[in-house]
Amino acid sequence: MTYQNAITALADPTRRVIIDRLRSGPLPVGAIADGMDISRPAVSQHLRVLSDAGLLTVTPSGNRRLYAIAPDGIDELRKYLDNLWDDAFAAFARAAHDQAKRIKK
Amino acid sequence: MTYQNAITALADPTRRVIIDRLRSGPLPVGAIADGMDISRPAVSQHLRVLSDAGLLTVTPSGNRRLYAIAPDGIDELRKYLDNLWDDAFAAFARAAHDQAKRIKK
DNA sequence: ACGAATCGTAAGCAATGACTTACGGTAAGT
DNA sequence: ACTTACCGTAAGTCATTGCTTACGATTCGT
Repeated sequence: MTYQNAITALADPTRRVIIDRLRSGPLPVGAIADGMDISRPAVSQHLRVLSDAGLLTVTPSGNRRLYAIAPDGIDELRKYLDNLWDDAFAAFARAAHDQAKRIKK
Repeated sequence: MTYQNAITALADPTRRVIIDRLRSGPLPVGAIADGMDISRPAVSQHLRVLSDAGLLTVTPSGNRRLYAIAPDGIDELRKYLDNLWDDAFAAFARAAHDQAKRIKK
């Protein structure tokens, strides 16, 4: 149910840049927006989307707000793709097998 | 480089429905569109996007065109997420460790 | 050979979404 | 206290995109 929001959130290139900036650890909004070619409010809006999707956690620290990647949110998406890959590979193997049998005849 | 197109393609709910229909094996366009609440050309356009993203393979079979999920395309996305999850978890563990040390003091 | 079936593409339209500027609210520094 | 720094939200604009209808091309059936 929640992996759908996650994949929608990660579909945006700008949001993937934000995620990349958080790979090494939590950062406040200003540090995330710094060096990016969009305004800080725009970054805030993206952070909101990512948080709602369960991909980020927020911990207010005095004046600032620290955003960090939520491993659980990523994991939801991983499970979906793992499941999809299993089915896809099984279908692929079955199709290959059927075709081999058809050629043999 | 190609996982970006893949995640963009999978972001659309309708395209995920199409993918789901192909989980059990290849299907022609008509069979995919059948029972869906959008027109067949719309399905064709989605199939185009999914194919361009490397998530589907097409094998013309006489009159029809069979679409099937490409496990390799799914795998690209899996690798990206696996990598992301590793980094996220490492950052998470590091942050937790730092905080524990801060409390201990 | 002719009509029906299967499918892709083009053009046009409506809805979604990403961005900007402007503003308000809270915490930190002096 | 007063100013500065940090951040979220609202309103409005513009580009993107998903849909429909219309059309053309290829293949199957008779």
